[in-house]
Amino acid sequence: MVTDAKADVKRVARSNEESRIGQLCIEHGLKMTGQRRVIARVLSEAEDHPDVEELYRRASALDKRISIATVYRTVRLLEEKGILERRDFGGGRARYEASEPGHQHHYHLIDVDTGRVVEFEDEEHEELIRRLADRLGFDLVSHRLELFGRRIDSSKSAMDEGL
Amino acid sequence: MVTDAKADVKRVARSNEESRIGQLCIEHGLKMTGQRRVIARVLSEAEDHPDVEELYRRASALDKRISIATVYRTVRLLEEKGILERRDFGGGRARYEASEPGHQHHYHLIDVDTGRVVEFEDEEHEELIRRLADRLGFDLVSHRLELFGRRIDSSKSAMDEGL
DNA sequence: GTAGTTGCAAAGATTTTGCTGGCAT
DNA sequence: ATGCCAGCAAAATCTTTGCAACTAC
Repeated sequence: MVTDAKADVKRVARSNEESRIGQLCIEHGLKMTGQRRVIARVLSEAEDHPDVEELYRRASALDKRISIATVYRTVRLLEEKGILERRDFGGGRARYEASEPGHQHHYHLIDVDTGRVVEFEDEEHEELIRRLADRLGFDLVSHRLELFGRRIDSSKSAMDEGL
Repeated sequence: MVTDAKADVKRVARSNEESRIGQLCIEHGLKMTGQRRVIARVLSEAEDHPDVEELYRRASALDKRISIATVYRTVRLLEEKGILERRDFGGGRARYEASEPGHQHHYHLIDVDTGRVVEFEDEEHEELIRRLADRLGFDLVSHRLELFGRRIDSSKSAMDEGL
């Protein structure tokens, strides 16, 4: 359903070239092991916000010899490097998504009826946030905004599960 | 800074009258046991965002015969009733604070160096958020904004504990 | 060759739950 | 009375870690 309309031409191809996140790993001086490469690729191709369990599932599908401990270690490492960001939409487990390049920041709107997550951006908000932090005497390191809302238009029908 | 300027006259007095949250429990038809009353009181008087462990500590100080399981069960119950709100500022454990009456909304700025949480409000942000939701075709049910920052002024010294 | 990585299983940390007795209404 | 509630400890989850073998650079 959420099948990328923006269909980036990120096609990682057979297995020759590094995935986007794999590239970042290299730039950060990380050793590219087989496992790490697979996890980086799964993360690069994820359009959603998978939790560790789900990442493990997707990575395992590509390469059996990956343990969940490695997935935990990897996402933790990538988060420290700023390559990944941890999200918490409630539900106990941490979820991850790739950090945006540059200053591009996106936000989440969660449909309270369906659990579906809509992403959006807003320059004006970025601006306001920076002013707010400044007023409080802080340098903004990062921030997050989550809206919970209900569709105004009631033409919602199928409403399949969220994530 | 955070000391309520609106200083509600919430003085819970000796032990006769119910705490604010205790009152809410009653209105929601919950049985007021000794333990629950103590926990409600601790929550009512909390000016910060204690986690379960901390709530347990504070409640235990007032009444030894409280188990941590009861604290867990109570905050969960109160969250379902909408009396409490669960927060996640990173760091693994859930933290709680009383829901705001009315539409008053406040935000959090987390000092990444100390973990300290500063609360603030901002009319302009409320406005912007509402416009954003509207633009996306949603009725805003609730939202949360968290800033992570680092003190600009380097006169930070004492700042012990976080929480 | 060396330092960083991995798998596995065990340990940790946090939260939930089964059961029996107890208390509020 | 009776049904919700509490304590306790075991279990369930989620995440981290010790250690020996392994691998990228």
